[in-house]
Amino acid sequence: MSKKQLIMETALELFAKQGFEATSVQQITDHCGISKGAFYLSFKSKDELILALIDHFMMQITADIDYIVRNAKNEDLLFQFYYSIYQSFYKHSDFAKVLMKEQSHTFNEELILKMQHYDKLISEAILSMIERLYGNAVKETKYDLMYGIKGFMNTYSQLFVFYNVPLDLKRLAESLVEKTNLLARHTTVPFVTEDLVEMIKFNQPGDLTTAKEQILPLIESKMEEMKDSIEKESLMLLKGELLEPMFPPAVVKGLIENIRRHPHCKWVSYLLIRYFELHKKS
Amino acid sequence: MSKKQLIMETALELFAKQGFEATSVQQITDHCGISKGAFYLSFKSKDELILALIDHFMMQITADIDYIVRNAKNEDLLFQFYYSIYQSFYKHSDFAKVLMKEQSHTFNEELILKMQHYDKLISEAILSMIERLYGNAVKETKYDLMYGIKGFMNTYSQLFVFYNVPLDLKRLAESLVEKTNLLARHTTVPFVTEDLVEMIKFNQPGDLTTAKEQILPLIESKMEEMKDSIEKESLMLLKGELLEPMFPPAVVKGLIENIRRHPHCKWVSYLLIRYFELHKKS
DNA sequence: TTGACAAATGACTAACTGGTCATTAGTATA
DNA sequence: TATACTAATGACCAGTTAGTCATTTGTCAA
Repeated sequence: MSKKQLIMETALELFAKQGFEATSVQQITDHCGISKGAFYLSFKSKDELILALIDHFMMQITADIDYIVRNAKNEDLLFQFYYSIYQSFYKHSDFAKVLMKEQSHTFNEELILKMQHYDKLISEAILSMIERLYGNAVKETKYDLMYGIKGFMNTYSQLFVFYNVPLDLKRLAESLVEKTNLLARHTTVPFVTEDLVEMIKFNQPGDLTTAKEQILPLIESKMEEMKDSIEKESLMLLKGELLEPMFPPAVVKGLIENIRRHPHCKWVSYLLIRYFELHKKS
Repeated sequence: MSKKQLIMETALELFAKQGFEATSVQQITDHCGISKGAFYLSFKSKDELILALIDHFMMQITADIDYIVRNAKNEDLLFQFYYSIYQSFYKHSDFAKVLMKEQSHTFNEELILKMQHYDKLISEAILSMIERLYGNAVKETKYDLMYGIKGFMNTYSQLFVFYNVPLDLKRLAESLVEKTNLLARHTTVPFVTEDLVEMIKFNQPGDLTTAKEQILPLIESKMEEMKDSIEKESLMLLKGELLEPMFPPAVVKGLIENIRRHPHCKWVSYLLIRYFELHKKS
């Protein structure tokens, strides 16, 4: 394990227990068994560390959600959605704790922008899921429904982030599927309407465009990290496809599928999916 | 305005903007135009200040909820409930911000206990509301419903705590009434069951008993704060009633009603209601 | 074995924190 | 005016912090 990873894992544990501000760099390095100076060889500052942590996990979670929404069949999409989310939270419960503790803390402008960015991506995924599932029937209530779903995600995750009881995640997902369907099919008094969303959008900065120039360096850095494997070869082929399209969509999809499960490639595959969708031969 | 109040108001603003830990005592006193020493004449420590703030607001909010749950007519109980809550949040939006920012921060054991205490009181109020409204029909799902309601409270308050858009609180309340009714009447797959609640209860310490000895000194201190008025006289009579019961319930209820709206008396009236209900002549 | 380079160290700095207390300013009474 | 009292001040203390950098340690190839 690289020093950077060691620091990130150790820091995450401490942040989850004590919070970001209450954890000193000294404490982190002590737990790692390295010196304070060594920390600053891996990270420029303490802030850079928390930003790296947020990216590391949010990329995975966002990519997971997006993949489910794009690929699950309609009849169990909602279940898969809730189930995979709570699995993520369960797997990365330390990270979830940090997120809840530091929720929107003002200590760093950049961090807030980052979180808003991921929040927006997730909202988009949820919205597209809603539209696919209920179509025109929720035209007036879809934003409300999105808020409801995010509310369920939030509320119920607090349950098992703070209390260490074993939970039946399948049952949880089933329960939320039912609730969501109820709200979707019978709501007649929406509150979060289109224009309210419009007003809120002021606070949102423009999104990152998914550009070739952004993805290429990312692929290259990932390839350096990885040892030779199917994944690495797939990455190389995808890089070629990015520079000069030649494969049919099915091949591209297969290549992406090859790398999708690799924890370090979730984000790359997410970006690639979006990119190739945007640049379909038409 | 007393120095204590000045400090509390100024500090609340700063805490809402920057968070508790990120705001120094020096900053607070600078904004107040007083010296650092003067701060410590009003508060023993910075911690005592945040505890005082939490008490000040949570007492009002808790008492409001409890009053609504006890007194609104069934047909618009749910609406009144949501409406008054969001009015509270709207009125005290700086406080709501602080709460969200510091949510479960580990910096103070006492503070966590305090918050758990208020949370428990609010949960009890919500649960009793649910039972009254839906009765046996929600026997299996009432805890789930409680979580749903708390989830709505949480999610939608984030909406207007973080974005400064004018909101139609009546509409919001109406919308949530509908959602709550939907969940209450059609849920068949509960997740938060009785035994799960039982397991969670480990983390909760025993509650404060509502004893005469607790209420009396509180009444006395409130009476000192107030100038002569109907409210003060009512307080005095209630104090007498506490020591030696003599009035019929209707009179007691009237006296409490007299003081209920006074911001400083919300908590006292809440305690008195509970006390007299527990010690009914029977 | 030597020399050259990179990796790691931890004493140190400058800034800031919550909290204290000898001193001073202000005020009411005699 | 003189006295006695409280209210208020801000320099100061001890402690902690993020971040730096001269120095040491480790690891290669020659």
